Amino acid sequence: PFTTDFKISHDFGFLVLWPDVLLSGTTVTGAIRCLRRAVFGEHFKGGDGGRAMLLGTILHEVFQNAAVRRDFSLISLKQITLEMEKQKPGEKGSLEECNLAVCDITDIEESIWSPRFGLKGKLDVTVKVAVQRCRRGSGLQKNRVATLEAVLPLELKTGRESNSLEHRAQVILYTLLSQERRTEPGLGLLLYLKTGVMHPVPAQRLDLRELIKIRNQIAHHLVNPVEWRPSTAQEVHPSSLPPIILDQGTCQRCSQLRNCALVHSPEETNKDQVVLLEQQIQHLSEAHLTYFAHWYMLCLCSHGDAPMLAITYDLCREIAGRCIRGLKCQGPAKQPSAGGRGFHQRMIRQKPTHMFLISAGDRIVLSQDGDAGSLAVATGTLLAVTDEVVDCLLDSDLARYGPSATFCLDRDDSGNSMNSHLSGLSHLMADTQASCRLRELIVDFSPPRFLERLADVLPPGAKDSVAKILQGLNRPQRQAMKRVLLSQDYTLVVGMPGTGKTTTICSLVRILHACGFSVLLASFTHSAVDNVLLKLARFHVPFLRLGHAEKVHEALRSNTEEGLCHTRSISTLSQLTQLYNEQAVVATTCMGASQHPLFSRRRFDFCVVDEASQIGQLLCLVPLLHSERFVLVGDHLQLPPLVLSTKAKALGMHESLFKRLERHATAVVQLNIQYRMNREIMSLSNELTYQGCLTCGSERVVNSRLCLPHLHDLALDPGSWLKEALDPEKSVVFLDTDQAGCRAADIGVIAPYRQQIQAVSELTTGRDWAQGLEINTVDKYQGRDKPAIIVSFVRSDQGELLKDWRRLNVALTRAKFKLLLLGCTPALRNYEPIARLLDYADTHGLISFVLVLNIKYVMKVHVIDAAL
DNA sequence: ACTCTGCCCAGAGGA
Repeated sequence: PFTTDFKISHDFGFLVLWPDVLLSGTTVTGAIRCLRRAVFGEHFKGGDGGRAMLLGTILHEVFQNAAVRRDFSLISLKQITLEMEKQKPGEKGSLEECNLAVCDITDIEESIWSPRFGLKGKLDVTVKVAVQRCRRGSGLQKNRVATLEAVLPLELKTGRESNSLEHRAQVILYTLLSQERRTEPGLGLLLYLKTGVMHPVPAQRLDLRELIKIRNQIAHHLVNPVEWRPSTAQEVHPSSLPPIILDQGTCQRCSQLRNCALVHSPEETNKDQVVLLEQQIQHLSEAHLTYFAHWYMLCLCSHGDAPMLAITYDLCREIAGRCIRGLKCQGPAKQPSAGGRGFHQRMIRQKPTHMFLISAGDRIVLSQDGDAGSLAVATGTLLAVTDEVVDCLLDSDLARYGPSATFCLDRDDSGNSMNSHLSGLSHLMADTQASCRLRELIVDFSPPRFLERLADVLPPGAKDSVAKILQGLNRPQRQAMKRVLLSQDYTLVVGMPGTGKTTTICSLVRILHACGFSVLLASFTHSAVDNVLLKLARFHVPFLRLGHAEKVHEALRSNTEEGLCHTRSISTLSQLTQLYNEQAVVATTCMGASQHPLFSRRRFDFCVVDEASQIGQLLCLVPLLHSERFVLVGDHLQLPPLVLSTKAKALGMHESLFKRLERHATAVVQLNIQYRMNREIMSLSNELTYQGCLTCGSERVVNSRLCLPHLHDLALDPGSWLKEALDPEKSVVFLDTDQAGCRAADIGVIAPYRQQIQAVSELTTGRDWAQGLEINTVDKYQGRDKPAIIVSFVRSDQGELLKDWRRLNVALTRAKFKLLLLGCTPALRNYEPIARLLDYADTHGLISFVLVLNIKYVMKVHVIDAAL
């Protein structure tokens, strides 16, 4: 329906492939020498960084800050500016001569995203220069001088003055980025601080074209990581990578050498290279290489299916609740408390959005509103949202755009989890003792070893305190503690619903701590980490909570690195190192464990991983790499790790480490005494999932009922379904909470689909009787419970979601006293797990706790709801 | 065609 002609010629225009893939300037310049390394660099996050680099970073910061304050007492700027004025751009054959003088510094560390060129980057310094063009003519025209001003990118280098191809290419790319914000400079500056010499770098078309060609090649490899070969046994394969270069010197120093060797196939290498590459992987067996190849491909599959930069193409995202438009700054930004970085900006919402899927703590991107607006003028973290205002912590000041500028806020999904997963995989293949042992356990399935006698591990001094902690636990919980203490390798703790997983983990950490062991506590989500820590804090066990303060529970902020440094007024490196080393208990998310410098300094006796059945296999390895022994706590009968890519799922990417290691029954201990559900609700789950394993912890739990003190006042028709539903001996409905006497906060509504959550929310928000009512998806309810739960299955004849019996199991095991299931039975019978549930309900005829209503009653709920 | 949590990050310098 709509076509446009674009003309690209020898002299004009560029072809940019996959412009939504924004590649950084350094990624592109790094590919000049070796394209293969650049592709690996995007897959495996580089973890290297030595002294020289740290020094470089510090020097950059000193110079940039001095530049902003115009205070160069630390650096001899005079010398530098003098050098600047002497420079001349070396355009060959030009009759012009230029003199440059820097008049002003416009910005530092300006971050620019350019979907036009498919590039992104940070400009060290942006300078305003006066350019004098002297015509080198003859006679009268000789000294005619024209002065014009231009804003140019300036790249700082603190190392040896090389004026290398890579450095110049970086500047050239920055002239392209500059075009997103101002007129094309056509020229950039390269300043070496060691010598004070500045090189002007003209952006010539030939160079630009070559660099964009390189960018396109990297983008191609990133977008097409796997290819289909239907004729082969395994239909999907990694796409062929850029060739291995023939440079022994470069390869020897390459930070991606091990990954390059792990991925290489014999046919793509020649003899010289084989020696170097084989050295990297000679410690690995065939099985190890197969494991690597398998999981590497799974990561590539899921990465290939991941969405592109949504901000540039998703026009519906405002309606879908994924962005807020029309934001205006409310006053100037505040600098956060002492030592903090960034700008604290409150923004006013012009119009309320009914739905909004970005929450506090999320990474965000702010762009200028409107079609012509600049993308990503600031990035940061969302601190709080109300209907009227949005509070953000941003990396740059929006003041420069003026008070009337409007902005658009998006969730930043650019973060790429593949890096963390592959970092776990790559480290598993390292030639170290710790990785070697982990490979034996995880890849080769070596049976886990256990000691015989507790006396061999329990220090005599700790006996009493350990006994005291054990007193508070039930039999299977005590069994689990014993197993962990005796373990030499690992233990798997199966925590069925409501069996006190958090209490168990808390006690476990206390016991290990009492025995003098160091513990690394990890989980997938921040909230799960904090759950355990909140309990642990009550027993006065000291710990360090790694992670950004905004993501950490308020009550635990004093235990973060920032908090501890503040209270102990830590200011030197040795004090900080001491803090890292002396903390017996350290807690973090799995991803956090791949980032922090603490982990390059120390190892832990034990690693305890909560939610382990929900963590991707490779991500779970990340904290384990830093410990001698580990404990995984989870329940593989609840939801597995979320894998979005259907390809990757089909190939088994949702297998958690917990699941993989479960084959060793000796390592498994089950927590099967539960304190959440009454007998009827528990029986349901026992029948469908746990085969009678679950038992109630006490008589009180067995017979517990939902208390509805005002039920009799309702005067319901004796035969009505509502009467049935509200009968404490039978089932539950949330309707008139006020009058029936159940607090809305005690009720949870669960649905499989977000749309249904929205629909129920719209009916209940703002109503007094629904104060505190929690409505959420099955997935989000995992790990939680409520006195009463209403599950709305939603009428649906197709879809994969309800076919997962683990999801059904989670939905059915959240209620303590009351469980009401709503759905259309003929439609739901299409789902095998739910059909089993319905059979169970049928055969128990009078089972009052399961009330499966026909869809028409769901309509009735809405009517009654309105009446109330 | 549903389910969604993590990541500060692009670049610090060396041959």
